[in-house]
Amino acid sequence: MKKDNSAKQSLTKNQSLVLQALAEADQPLGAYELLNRLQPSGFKAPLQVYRALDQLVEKGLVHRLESLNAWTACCEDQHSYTPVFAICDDCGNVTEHFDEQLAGNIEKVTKRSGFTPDRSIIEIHGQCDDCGTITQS
Amino acid sequence: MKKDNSAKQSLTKNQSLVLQALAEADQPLGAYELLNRLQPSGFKAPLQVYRALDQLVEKGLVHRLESLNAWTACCEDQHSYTPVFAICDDCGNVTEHFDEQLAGNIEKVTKRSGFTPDRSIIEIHGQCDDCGTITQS
DNA sequence: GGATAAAATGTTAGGTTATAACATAGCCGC
DNA sequence: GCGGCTATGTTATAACCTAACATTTTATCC
Ligand SMILES: [Zn+2]
Ligand SMILES: [Zn+2]
Ligand SMILES: [Zn+2]
Ligand SMILES: [Zn+2]
Repeated sequence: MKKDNSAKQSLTKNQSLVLQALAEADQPLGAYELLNRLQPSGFKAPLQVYRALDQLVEKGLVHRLESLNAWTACCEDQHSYTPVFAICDDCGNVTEHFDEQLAGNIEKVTKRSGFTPDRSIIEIHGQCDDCGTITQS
Repeated sequence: MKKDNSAKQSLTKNQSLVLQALAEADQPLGAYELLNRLQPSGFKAPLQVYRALDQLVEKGLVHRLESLNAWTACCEDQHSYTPVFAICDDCGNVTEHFDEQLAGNIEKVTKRSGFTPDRSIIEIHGQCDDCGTITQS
């Protein structure tokens, strides 16, 4: 991840459009949903979306949610720890969290067996605060 | 997860065939790869595989690896903690691990924001012991 | 500025992964 | 046997992703 403070400034047109669409959405979006939303801006083929997404992930500005086949804008400009995503299965809302201890735990678990970690995926499905309160009533 | 000790005994024909194919494989398998391997046993359509997989996951005998779009047989009959998968990007080998502290930390991170966790996905990509040793030479 | 190389984009086609919809067959308690 | 349930079979289609190749834009060096 070669992210720096100027990451957002060096974006190409397509990358900017995709990032903006993700930032404006209140949920993660699939590639084809992005394509739909960006057709007014001139997007015509899935590959345009996928290429921009790949580049944005490379820059650390966007994360892919593996269990949703969807992408979301990163919550901040810089973070050194692996993000933990909390995914509400009721309303679709996703939040990004960090925990220093977690990063250490993950390394510990795998290194017991000689494994060399590269990138980690942590996605927690459940119920967000809003949705949990509603159903408890 | 309504897994019990008799889970394996109450399997239907299709479920048994899919579980056996996964147990015999040395790597996680995709649904269509499973279909290929099970065609001699009479499987003809993807849905037969997907339905058996869903049921096996429900019983806790099979795990889905979200970042691989693949499935693997569970390493043991019972485990209470969320499994951590170490995925070697070189050889494709996947191992299942457990860590009480890690599971607790993940819950803690999300509960700070009022989130109620249901199921967690932890998949770590990297290099296994064998592959790491080779490239270091 | 002009030649060159690298990166980004456009476009078509095709491959992989997963589900919808509907029909059929077996099982079990009544 | 009847009704309800689960599992299965079958066809079609949706959703997600990439290969291949042509073109344009951008960066770099002289
Ligand atoms: Zn982030
Ligand atoms: Zn919610
Ligand atoms: Zn397991
Ligand atoms: Zn390996």
